[in-house]
Amino acid sequence: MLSLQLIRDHPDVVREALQRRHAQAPLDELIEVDRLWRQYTHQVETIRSERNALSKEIGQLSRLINDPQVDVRERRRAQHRRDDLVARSSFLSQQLEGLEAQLKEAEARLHQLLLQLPNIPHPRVPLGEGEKDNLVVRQWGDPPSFTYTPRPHWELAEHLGIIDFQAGVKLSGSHFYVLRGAGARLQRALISWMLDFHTARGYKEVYPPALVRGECMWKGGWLPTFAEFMYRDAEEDLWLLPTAEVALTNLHRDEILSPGSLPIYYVAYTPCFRREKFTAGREVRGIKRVHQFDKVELYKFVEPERSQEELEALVEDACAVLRALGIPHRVVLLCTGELGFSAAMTYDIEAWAPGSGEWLEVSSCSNCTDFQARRANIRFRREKGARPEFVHTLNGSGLALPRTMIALLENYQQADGAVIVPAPLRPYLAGQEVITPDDDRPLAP
RNA sequence: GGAGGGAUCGCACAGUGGCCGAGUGCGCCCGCCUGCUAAGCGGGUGGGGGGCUAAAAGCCCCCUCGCGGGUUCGAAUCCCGCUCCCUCCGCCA
Repeated sequence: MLSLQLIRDHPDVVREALQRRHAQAPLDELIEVDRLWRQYTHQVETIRSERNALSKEIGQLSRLINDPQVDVRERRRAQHRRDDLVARSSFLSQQLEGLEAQLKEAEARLHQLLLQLPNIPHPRVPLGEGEKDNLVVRQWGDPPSFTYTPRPHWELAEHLGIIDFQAGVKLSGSHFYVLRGAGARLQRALISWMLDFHTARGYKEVYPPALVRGECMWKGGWLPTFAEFMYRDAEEDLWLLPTAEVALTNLHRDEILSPGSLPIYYVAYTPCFRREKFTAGREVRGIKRVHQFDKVELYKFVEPERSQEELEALVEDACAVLRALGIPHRVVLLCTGELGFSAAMTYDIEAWAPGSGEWLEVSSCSNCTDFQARRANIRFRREKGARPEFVHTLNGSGLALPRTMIALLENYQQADGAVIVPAPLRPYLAGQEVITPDDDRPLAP
């Protein structure tokens, strides 16, 4: 949510931001509704002010009238005066009724319109419309060369018996999968290792519920826009997380953080659920896009002036995971047209998947500036007694499990179809160095 | 699932229709007093919004007693609905 103050004072800035994003938004209507809202506010408050004064005097007169010590004539005079005031007050209340309804309507409309404006892109975000305008900022690692045509992960997985697509369909339908044996174990190792990895870099581990109230989705910016992409329990109005970002944002919803509590860094492992709309006939093979997946998410609450450097650090933390795993990857700065609604700047991190022959988005790191914080009402004080200010929030995957698994399997595949386990994961797999077919060995104690 | 109790300015509570324009204690801040500290004394102490002003400072006003409706000239207070918390019983990984 943008600051209404900004829209009032600098509508040109907002208009220009919309153009850069190639986004349509009802800015003119918003400005007009805001003007109306302020007009109604003024009218309503003027009347309320008079009514409050009358009420006060009516109260005083009532006490006088009921006081037997007071002279009868004076009490009668007070009675007349009171009747006049009550009549006037009654009239004002009548007038208010209509005005308050108008005010409320304007307010609701204003809020509705405000929710339709996306965040202002950071000046450093390249201008552009689509994927082709994204900027590859840097690349790490050379794609491995193979003496044979590298296999895609679904072939490797089938050969190794670690991903069971049929079982996924049997249990839950298409775009679900079952990990078996070394596959399940490898994912679990990745999760544990990544949590430890980020904790060691200063993030605090959090385990939130996977089901959250509708309010979290509204305040987190997911409703109403993304309702059709999420799963929900209708009976209780509980929503399944599409990403831990929702839960982590809401952790400090409606709070004023005390001086000295920033920055706050969180790392959370959660399942993520997405009701993706898969285009019929354009099959996405393997586990690249699924309805349920695991993700280790990074999240930061920081002071406004630090958010850009915090974004760079966040990207670095996500990249460090891939470096440690030895997976070639590149960092892509999204152009204005590709930016998410809440983001002022976003870097995607893409891992090279030699078998699939494509760069896979394994992480998306965004600086949401004060946009998300304003909507979720997350503020902080610089000093005791200082005015509360909105924090800046940042989020990024660190990393998403299925695509990390894809990249790992495809990069570390051997000619015979076995897959080498990257060194950092071995302690989490009781020292296991290679995954071979039908590998169901029990973990050493 | 059943029964009952509760939600008030950081915390603990008071307040059952107009003297509440929300009070008391604690905490916190400022000052006074004081070898130091503690105590004592005095003052202050939430959030949101609108307006005046070139702007800041400042001033005026409105809203905010869990949330939303209603009754009333007037609601923290009365009525209805909802949410959350607590206690007990039942059930249960």
